[in-house]
Amino acid sequence: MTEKLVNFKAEFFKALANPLRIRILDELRAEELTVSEIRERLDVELPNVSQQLSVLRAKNLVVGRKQGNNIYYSCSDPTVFRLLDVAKEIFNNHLVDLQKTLKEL
Amino acid sequence: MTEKLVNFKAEFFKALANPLRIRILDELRAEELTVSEIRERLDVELPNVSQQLSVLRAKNLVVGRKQGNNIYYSCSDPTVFRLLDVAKEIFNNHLVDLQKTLKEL
DNA sequence: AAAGTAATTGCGAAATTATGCAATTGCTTG
DNA sequence: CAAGCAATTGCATAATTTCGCAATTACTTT
Repeated sequence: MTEKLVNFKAEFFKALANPLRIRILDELRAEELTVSEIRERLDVELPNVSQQLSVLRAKNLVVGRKQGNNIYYSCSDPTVFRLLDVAKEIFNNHLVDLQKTLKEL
Repeated sequence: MTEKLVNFKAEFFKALANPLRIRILDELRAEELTVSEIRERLDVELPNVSQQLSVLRAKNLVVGRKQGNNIYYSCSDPTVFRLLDVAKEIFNNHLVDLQKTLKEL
């Protein structure tokens, strides 16, 4: 694996390595939303949403579509959701491990 | 999605958001390796490898097996490699996008 | 043109992470 | 028990990230 590719991957995961950004992506699973709509749903400051969206935009994880006063954001590649789902699977595996450990006590 | 799950995912991606840690995981795809072996293959300082391994250990991405003077590390959950593969798929999609864009110029 | 709404940008403080080096621990031979 | 190798830990500094607030941009409506 080339150094460039490794760095690219690390940058990519960095974009996902933040609770708010994950929640934003999760809101975009079903539909496209404006920044204000995301703000309402997640109950955080607007600039915060905007800043995190710009991080996701920089990594091509979301795209914005301007319409009138609003910008509608959506996920540019649904494969991203598969990634989040696999992460959930790993989370569940760990829970299973933990349960096993607890039973052994 | 629960807050606990969101934080887990973020922490998890944070563990992957580092070039050296990605390279270490990649080395552990095929076989278990000692810290020194990893050091040799990746040509970095031993404490650096050890520290990154401890990050991966904390997130349950790798496990160590002590044998004599050595500690053999391996990936604790093969699902992790599926995650890396899905990530690669996303990169490839982006590369295709990029190629399209370049062709249009 | 002015007022109003949506979104972004700039900036500073606090928190987190990275990195290199020295010191230490743990185990195993001689 | 001393010497030697493997691995971890501690620590200091530098670099990044986060997040809230104020200011600004962009567009629309009156």
